[in-house]
Amino acid sequence: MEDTRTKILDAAQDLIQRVGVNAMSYKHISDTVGIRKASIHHHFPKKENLVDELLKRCQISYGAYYTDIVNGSDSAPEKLRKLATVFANGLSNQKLCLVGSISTDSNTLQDHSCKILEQSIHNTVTIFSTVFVQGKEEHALVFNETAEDAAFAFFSFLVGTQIVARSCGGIKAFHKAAEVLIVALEK
Amino acid sequence: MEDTRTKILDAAQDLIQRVGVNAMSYKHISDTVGIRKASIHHHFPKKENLVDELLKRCQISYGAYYTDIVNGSDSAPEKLRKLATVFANGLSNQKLCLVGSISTDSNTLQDHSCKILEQSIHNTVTIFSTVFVQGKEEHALVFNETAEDAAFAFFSFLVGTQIVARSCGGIKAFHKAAEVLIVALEK
DNA sequence: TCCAACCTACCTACTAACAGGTTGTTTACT
DNA sequence: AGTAAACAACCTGTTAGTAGGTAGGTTGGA
Repeated sequence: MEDTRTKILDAAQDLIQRVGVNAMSYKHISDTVGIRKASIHHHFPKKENLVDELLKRCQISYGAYYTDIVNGSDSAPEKLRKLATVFANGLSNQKLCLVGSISTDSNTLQDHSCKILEQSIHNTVTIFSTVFVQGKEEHALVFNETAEDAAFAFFSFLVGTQIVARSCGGIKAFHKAAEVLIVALEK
Repeated sequence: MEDTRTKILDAAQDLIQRVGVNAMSYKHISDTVGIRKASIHHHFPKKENLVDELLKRCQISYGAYYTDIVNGSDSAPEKLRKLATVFANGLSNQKLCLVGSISTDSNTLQDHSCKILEQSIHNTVTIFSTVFVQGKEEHALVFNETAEDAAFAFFSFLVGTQIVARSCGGIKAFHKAAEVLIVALEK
């Protein structure tokens, strides 16, 4: 059986991805996990500790996931499609990328959480950028700014499209939009 | 002197753009506008009424703003740059697009609010799409999906980049990312 | 002309629910 | 015995929303 701490993190992550940081509460987690609110405070004294830990955990888990895709043997455009699919899968469960979800509420976050968030975004962009380096080398992707800039644009696009498509158009709209961008980069 | 109702809407809009729907409260509006909380309930009985009205108001005001840009005499890529600048200006005040901000919290919204939100997105995309029609005709923009799909992708990109850039990279990162996308569409 | 009826806009004062967080205790394993 | 993990019970502040009242303006009828 999974340990309580992990169950709390899982419940919190699911809630944040669905309804955002500010609509997620210790009461909700307590209901989901089946322990008392005070017990959550035992593991995470303050909500900000929970958010911080969650961001760090995601940086590791998603970092590894993205790295797997990026280090594969596919062509650069194919890798971009695989990365987009990760976001599409979240969307099919009404869930946003954790970083994207927390980012939207960044103005209500503590400074230290913002720092971790910034780091998470930076790391993700760094991982993504190797695809653009490969794409440039193989002449499969065309862009005039740096690979990092292109990766930043691509990540931002995925975050935004997930948000907009959840409200309007759904997964079908998401995939069409992703195709527009990837094909544009290919030409 | 501006009427109270408008002042309430202005304050609510500013708050939502900065901190999101769920972190915006009648108390905050009351402090900003300088009237009692109960008086806000006189104008907007429930928070959902306020959100609905705000979405409708923005649909009109931003709709007109976007239409102005879109109906101008610029080239299609130049129009995309102008649209991006609208989002960059918001970002420089730490403010997100209202539709983007509310979209992120869409899972905590009432059904009727979601409907209006969906309509707002659809309207915006429709306005944006005329630029892509023009771009295709003039061979200044290249994309293989429909103009609506391309416009959806472009709008989603702006929403996402605003969110991500607010947490990481700021206005400079926003502009670089916009250049990546627009140049990719031009080729 | 007078006055009653009504309206808008605001107020004070309140409620019930919920938020994050604390204190002090019990349970159970090592 | 010591410690981690859970608990009940509570505190304080904030939330959306309600009840009831007041001040001032407008309307319409005798």
